[in-house]
Amino acid sequence: MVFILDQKSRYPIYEQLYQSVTRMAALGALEPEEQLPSVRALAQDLGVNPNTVQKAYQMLEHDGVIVSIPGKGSFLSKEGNAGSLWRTQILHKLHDDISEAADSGVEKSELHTLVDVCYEERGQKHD
Amino acid sequence: MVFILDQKSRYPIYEQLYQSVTRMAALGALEPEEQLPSVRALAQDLGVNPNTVQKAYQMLEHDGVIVSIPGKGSFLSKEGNAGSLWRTQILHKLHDDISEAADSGVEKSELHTLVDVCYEERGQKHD
Amino acid sequence: MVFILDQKSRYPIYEQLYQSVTRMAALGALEPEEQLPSVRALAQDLGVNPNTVQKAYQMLEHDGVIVSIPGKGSFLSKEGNAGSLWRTQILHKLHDDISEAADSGVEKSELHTLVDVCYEERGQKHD
Amino acid sequence: MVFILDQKSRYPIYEQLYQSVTRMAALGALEPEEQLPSVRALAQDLGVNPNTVQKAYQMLEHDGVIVSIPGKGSFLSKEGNAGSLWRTQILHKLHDDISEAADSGVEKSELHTLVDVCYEERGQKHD
DNA sequence: GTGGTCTAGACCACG
DNA sequence: GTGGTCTAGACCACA
Repeated sequence: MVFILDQKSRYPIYEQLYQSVTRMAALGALEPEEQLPSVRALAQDLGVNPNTVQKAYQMLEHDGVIVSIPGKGSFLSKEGNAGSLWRTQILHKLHDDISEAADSGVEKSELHTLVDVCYEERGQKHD
Repeated sequence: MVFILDQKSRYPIYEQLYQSVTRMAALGALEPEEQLPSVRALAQDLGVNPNTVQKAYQMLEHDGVIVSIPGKGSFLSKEGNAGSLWRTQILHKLHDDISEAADSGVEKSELHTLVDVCYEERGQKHD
Repeated sequence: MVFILDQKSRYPIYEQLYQSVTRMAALGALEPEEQLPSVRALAQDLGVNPNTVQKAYQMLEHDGVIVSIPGKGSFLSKEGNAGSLWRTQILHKLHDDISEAADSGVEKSELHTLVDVCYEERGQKHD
Repeated sequence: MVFILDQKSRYPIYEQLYQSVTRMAALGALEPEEQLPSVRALAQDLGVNPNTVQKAYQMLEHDGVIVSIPGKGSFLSKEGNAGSLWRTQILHKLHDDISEAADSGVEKSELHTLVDVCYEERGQKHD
């Protein structure tokens, strides 16, 4: 179970961790009901302050992505809350940005090209 | 000349102001060589500290969007730096978002559809 | 770690500090990845307001000389951005000065001689 | 009699004007005892505030480059104060910058090349 | 009047 | 503890 963090990012680590878990759950990389690493174990694994992991877990539980059971550990919630939430957020953000690009005079064809380019880049990375 | 700020936003005020000016310049709402409000005047107008406006103006000058002349005032740069800068920023943001969508399992065809939908909405607004 | 400032200089303090850090990094007096003093500590050390140090640090980060991580501190960038940046700046300044000398009627041979003289002085210092 | 000013320069206009006069006097473009334009005439000619011209003239008189006679006008001083002063300043500045370049690891040959390049550029401009 | 710099001191998010 | 943002208010050089 690997979470990728960028220490230099302008986004706080706990939020990167939150998104990382949500994303993996959305993609099915994490099974429903699967047990997550303990706060302390994950903190040590990532070389990060336990408080930071704790905060991410609290946010995840608050949003119904995971369930923490005192004395037992943290588990992904059974219902796939993460999946639909994640997709919705991404598509909503894209909608806003595309509209803004349109307002700024970007041609529709440019965006179609951009989409293709992004998917090609992604293909190459996985080679 | 109206700039809209959200004091509660997670983004700093000076950055909102920076983007606001850049955007208006890119859309042609501000004329090249046009004089911007003075630091103090705009600060009072926005209900914000002059230093905050100052920082935004200095960032804009650093990026070649405006020219500030001590004792005279601040003016939009004549060359359309704002336009290209804005385009670059928005396309960069879109690139990141699309890549994230792709990583999250969104199909390429969905994005092409989304682009078309956005441009249709835009068309209707102008009817 | 000593930075020398001239409070009476016509150049702002934050710029003196910026150049001081860049110069020391370029000369190897600061190690890559080395942690710089905290904003507050350096401000107190220099007898200067923290905001002034902050501005210098932000300029350094903007130019890729250092990396500031909220909650952790500021560190010299590992890649030797400082070195090339410093060289660029100093050669640019020399270019301007030489051009001005040329415009003012200084003979080319005089400048070649001046260069030699300077390097000889430097040689003697190290004897 | 043409003085070139850069409104956007970080250097104040009165100083640009001061240097412009000194430089032209040093090059012989202005004759000793030659009469300079009146403060008001020059101000209007340059599109600049009379106070600014006034300040430049005062500095020039203070440094013995010109002599202002109330009711008659301003004249270049007979002895070529400007010439030697100007050369000295330029060469001194160059000496410092070259030494700093040397300290920063710039090779002597690079500077000789730079000198040649600058003089070539100058040649082209006058074609 | 303008922009530019600096100080003193506050609050915040983060680790 | 750290860096980041913001305020209030001062002083300066310049036009």
